Amino acid sequence: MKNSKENKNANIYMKNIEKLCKSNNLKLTALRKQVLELILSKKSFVKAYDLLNDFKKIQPNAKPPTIYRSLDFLEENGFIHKLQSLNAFIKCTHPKEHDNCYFLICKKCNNIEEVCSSKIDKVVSNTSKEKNFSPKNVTFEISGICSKCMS
Amino acid sequence: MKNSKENKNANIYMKNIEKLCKSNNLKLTALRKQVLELILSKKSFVKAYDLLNDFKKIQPNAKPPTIYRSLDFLEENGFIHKLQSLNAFIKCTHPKEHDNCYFLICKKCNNIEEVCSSKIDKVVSNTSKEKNFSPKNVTFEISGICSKCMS
DNA sequence: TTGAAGATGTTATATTATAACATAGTGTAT
DNA sequence: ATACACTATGTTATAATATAACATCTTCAA
Repeated sequence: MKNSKENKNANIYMKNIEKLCKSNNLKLTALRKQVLELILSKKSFVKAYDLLNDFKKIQPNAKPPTIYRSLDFLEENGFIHKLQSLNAFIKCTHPKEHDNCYFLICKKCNNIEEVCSSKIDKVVSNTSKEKNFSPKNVTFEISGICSKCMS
Repeated sequence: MKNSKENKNANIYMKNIEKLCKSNNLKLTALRKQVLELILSKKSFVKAYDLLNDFKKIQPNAKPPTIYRSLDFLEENGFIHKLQSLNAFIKCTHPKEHDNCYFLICKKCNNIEEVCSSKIDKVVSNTSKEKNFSPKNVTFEISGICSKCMS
């Protein structure tokens, strides 16, 4: 049996997503919602094919595009992030609140901490201005060892 | 015929790498050197399998591990970078000078600008301290449109 | 000189992701 | 209500990226 507190949090999270989809005129279809639910049920990041295997328990004839299309939708709309250095996906902790986040990735326990700071935004925007570069997407991932695993 | 200035630059670059390998007791084998030369001959980033195809012109029975092992060596030792958001590789502009760089990736012309700034290093080390996180590798890639492609 | 470690060769396969086309659902103008 | 455009999903196939595992060859130090 699942931890009920986590379930509750996932429910609150999903309600928020539903609201955001309504107000942004986005179609959170049954499929997309199921995929997001699976992602939310994970403590940490998830790989696309693990997700596919999970999803096959609900829908045995699911295929890679089933998953990748949902991942695309969820990522485009800021509900999940792709961790480029891991080829993995993880929910966004604060969908639609702002753009750039970065991630502290623990190599030992695989815990991911999503960090948001105006300092990164400043580094990005300052450098971009200096270089006359027009930034669209930022990938910022720091891997190492987290405090728990250090002690 | 290749641009002779580029050839000259590649030669200077390679001399430097050879020196660095000697002083760091690293084995720059013929294979690794050939792979690095191929990477240096590119204006921008290169994909592993394109590299493999290039390399097959020299050594027709080359296989993926041939390339990936050399890439591993070159990356571990800071001679090249992996661009995680592109699954591609590019030479380091200043091998062994310092650790963290970031990349401005133009989506239009594929030009990559490697940027180094103490500000990033500070953001990384400050956040890490705050979170008691011990950072090992930093991936920082900004994709967008470069100044040339904007104008 | 031998034997341990590292580098490369080789075969096979794992992992990640997308192209291309078919079908089904949805919304909208008439 | 209907038809048509658009979006989403189903399905087959394959592309693209990367590594495991084991064999062989080099190198270099004891």
